[in-house]
Amino acid sequence: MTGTAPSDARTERDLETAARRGRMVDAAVELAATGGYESVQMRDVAARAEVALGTLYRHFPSKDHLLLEALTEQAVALRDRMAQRPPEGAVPADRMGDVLRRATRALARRPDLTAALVTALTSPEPDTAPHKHAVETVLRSIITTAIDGGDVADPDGVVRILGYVWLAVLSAWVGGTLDTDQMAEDLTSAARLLLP
Amino acid sequence: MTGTAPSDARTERDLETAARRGRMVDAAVELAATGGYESVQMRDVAARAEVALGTLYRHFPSKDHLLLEALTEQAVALRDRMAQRPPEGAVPADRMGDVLRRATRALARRPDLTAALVTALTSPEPDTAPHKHAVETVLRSIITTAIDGGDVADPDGVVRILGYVWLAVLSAWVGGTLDTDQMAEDLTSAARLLLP
DNA sequence: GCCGAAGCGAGAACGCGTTCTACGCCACTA
DNA sequence: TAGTGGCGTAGAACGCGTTCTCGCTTCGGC
Repeated sequence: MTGTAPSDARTERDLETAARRGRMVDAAVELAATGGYESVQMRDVAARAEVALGTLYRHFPSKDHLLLEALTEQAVALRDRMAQRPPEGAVPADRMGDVLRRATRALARRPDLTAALVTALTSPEPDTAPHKHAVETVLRSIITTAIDGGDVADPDGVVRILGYVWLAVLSAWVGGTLDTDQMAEDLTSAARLLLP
Repeated sequence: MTGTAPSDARTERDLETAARRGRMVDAAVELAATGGYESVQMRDVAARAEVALGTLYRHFPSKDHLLLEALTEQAVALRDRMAQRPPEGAVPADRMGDVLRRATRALARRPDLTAALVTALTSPEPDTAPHKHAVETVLRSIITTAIDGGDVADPDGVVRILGYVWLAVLSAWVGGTLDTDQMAEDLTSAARLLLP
């Protein structure tokens, strides 16, 4: 780096560790995108991010934490895209269908990556609960904006149920008991049943 | 063994291997009941069932297959209990609520066991898909008999959605993001929203 | 009686997530 | 200027799911 005043030395150092951290998440995503969950091997992630294994574990206490960080990024990106171009449709059910169609298309574009991230989401480790909650919150906010503005009775309950269905369908898809079409079908069926 | 006619020698041998198989599942259940998924260690299961590790793997290709067999047994037992004493309530929503209350109580009675079995259910191994499907089928049949007899529009779709919600709520409970009361609340909320 | 197949026991070996050890480098402070 | 604490590297070590090796026994067909 070029000479910097001592006052931002701390900042520069922080930038370096932030860059390292980003490299770790990026490496995990790249590995997940080709081969799914089991291809994300911590030694490989560390090697690809050019950090030591211990450093990887200093930043992320487990493989699932690492993948959940990636998942949170993806969910936030999805929410931003939805905010940029809001779902179309006259009634909440239609807008919800639009959201789910777009989301499903985005997820199906990199199936191995999605499978890896959803796998992490359904991992049983109790100390990932906060991360999971964060992801659910983002998904719910997407649903909420989609059905906002219609006269939905008990919107909060409906949002929770739709969130559950979304998660369950995703994990069934990852588990191989559902294909993309059935997933879309069940999701729109839920939207039609629950929304005007 | 005492002398037996040659004709049932095969039968007797089969009985022995069936007994062994039963011991393995029982051992897994006992271990799961005290400590959950991580307490079900294959070496311990084998030791407790008094079989060799290789024998355990001859009968169950993975730990998750073993636990899914146990889960299927539990689900079938639950269905039988529901058939013995059908759910009470005037309208489908009430009967569904009764079913979910009873089921939740049964599951909460041995939380570590339930957690272990649900963990296996949400495991990503693709070759457990048939077992998962079997479990889902049993759960759906329970739901179906609960809502039968009312005038439910699209009963099939409703059953699928309720099944998804059930699974998602269970796995959230296992993951620690939901306690028993919230689980019951969300389930009855879904039943009220979807059923008359 | 004899053979190959199948089931089982005992235990070593392998793979990968996770933890631990030993050491170096750098910013800070008395 | 010496020391201290945080973060990093390199790599061994540990735990548990899974696989493999090897030898033994039993059974059905020749």
